[in-house]
Amino acid sequence: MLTIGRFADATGLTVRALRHYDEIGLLVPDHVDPQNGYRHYAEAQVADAVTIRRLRALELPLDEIAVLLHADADGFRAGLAAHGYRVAEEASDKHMLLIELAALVEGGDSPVAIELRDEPELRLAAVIRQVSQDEVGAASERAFRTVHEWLRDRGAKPTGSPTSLFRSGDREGWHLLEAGWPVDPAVEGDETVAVHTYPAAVAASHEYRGPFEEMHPVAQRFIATVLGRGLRFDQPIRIVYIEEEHARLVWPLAHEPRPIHSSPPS
Amino acid sequence: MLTIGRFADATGLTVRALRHYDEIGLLVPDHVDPQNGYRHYAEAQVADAVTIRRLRALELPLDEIAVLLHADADGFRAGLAAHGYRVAEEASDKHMLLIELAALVEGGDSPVAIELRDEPELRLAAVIRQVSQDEVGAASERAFRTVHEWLRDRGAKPTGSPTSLFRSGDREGWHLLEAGWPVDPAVEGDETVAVHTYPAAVAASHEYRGPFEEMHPVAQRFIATVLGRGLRFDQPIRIVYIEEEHARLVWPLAHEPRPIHSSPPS
DNA sequence: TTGCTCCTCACGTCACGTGAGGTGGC
DNA sequence: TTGCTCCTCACGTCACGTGAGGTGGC
Repeated sequence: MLTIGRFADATGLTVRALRHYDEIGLLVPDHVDPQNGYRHYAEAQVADAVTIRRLRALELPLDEIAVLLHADADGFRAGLAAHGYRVAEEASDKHMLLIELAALVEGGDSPVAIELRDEPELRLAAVIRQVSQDEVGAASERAFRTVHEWLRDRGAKPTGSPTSLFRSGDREGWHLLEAGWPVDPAVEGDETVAVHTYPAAVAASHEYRGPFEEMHPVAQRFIATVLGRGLRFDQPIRIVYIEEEHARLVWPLAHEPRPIHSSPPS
Repeated sequence: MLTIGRFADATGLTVRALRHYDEIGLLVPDHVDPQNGYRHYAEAQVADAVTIRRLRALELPLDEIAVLLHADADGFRAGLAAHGYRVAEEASDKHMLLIELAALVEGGDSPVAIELRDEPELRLAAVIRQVSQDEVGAASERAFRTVHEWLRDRGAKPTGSPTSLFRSGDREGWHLLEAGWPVDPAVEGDETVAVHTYPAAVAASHEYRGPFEEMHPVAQRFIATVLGRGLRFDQPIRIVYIEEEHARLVWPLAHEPRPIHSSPPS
């Protein structure tokens, strides 16, 4: 017999979620103490609880999970397949939405020229800061200096141009900025400077030439153009500062899922 | 000055939505009658209302719309770009979710063999029924007979094998079934039999050989395999009954968005 | 005795949809 | 006079998260 807290630990569900599942009858504790209302779960209930957690991670609604929990293998598969169909429609809707959005962001301007290129693995020694949009420029420069000194102090040298990574998308206009220099594998990070490795990937990229202060709208159109092409990314977007008035916008793309045979297997 | 009903008609928003926007201060009527509380909107407010509707269609949250409504062109573009980034992440998440789902549905079985082929335009004379899963077989056969007789009555002939289309995905296991025969352009539909045209497209397809009663799990794995490959569809899935114990599963795919240049434009 | 765990309400989330019940204007 | 339009509550949606306020067990 497990108390709700131990059961939560064992299953990966939260205590509040377990109470909720009890309320709606999805997963009722094996025994409830009539004196104090304490819930007690049997060890055999762990399996169901884990199934619930897995199916929730796949965004199945609780009422459907309730059905699948008592279904046979065929029913289970059918439920998942139907859900997959719905998720695929949602994904497709989002996709079309993106294309519309991109067209709006591009506005009357011509789309930014995009090139696909193989980007090698990037090992970046960088500081990470949360900054608002108008602090990006200054924060990047500070970061480049900080990391450069940090590298000099330990006798290491950058192996490439200064680079900043952006993780954007929150509502209040804040960005997670990770800015620094590429280094070779010998360099290791500490509390001040983090060293992260980003795997090689095909990347959408754009060569920007002009004053860096005027790069922001171009970066936005770059983003819109990539998204509008239906490309999917799985790493943050990068700006590589190559020289005065010359930077490269780089956005590593997600690997396509297993390719399909366009002729039937023999 | 427009009453709320007329304003709703003019803008494409619902009356309830307009009251909601008033409550939260997003779009306050130009004048409210102190006697009876009637809302009166100025014609000049139509533009803002339409902007709100458009941005809602792009799934922007209302608080962000409130900001963009008073933003300059740059701010507007920035807001859309940030939203696009979020939507892209959601789309990407859905996509990965699909791949996991597909793997689960496929289970231990090997994935169904899929071939990509060009499907010509399909003009189908069919009856449309809402059926539950276990009625699909019987309902299809009835539909094929009905449409066949209907064609004979007007001296027309099928131009191909009987075909059924499925629009699935609702929660209670109901399917919209559209079953009948391909016909040439001369045939027109009436109240009994609808004639719809589906455009030519590249389609994922699978040749099924075996008793039709045992096709259902294969169809599910076909769906899972297609979705798991990251393919996107925009037409319902088809079953073409070619002969005894031989059918073709066909799923026309969405056109990919504008292709990208993999070398830089000169 | 002190933390720690557990309990039950009850509100908030997001953008409205959907009645219920009632009133004013053509 | 009869519809039609408008009004204000108020609940429901989905799956919990997050306090508030209080109690039992080691």
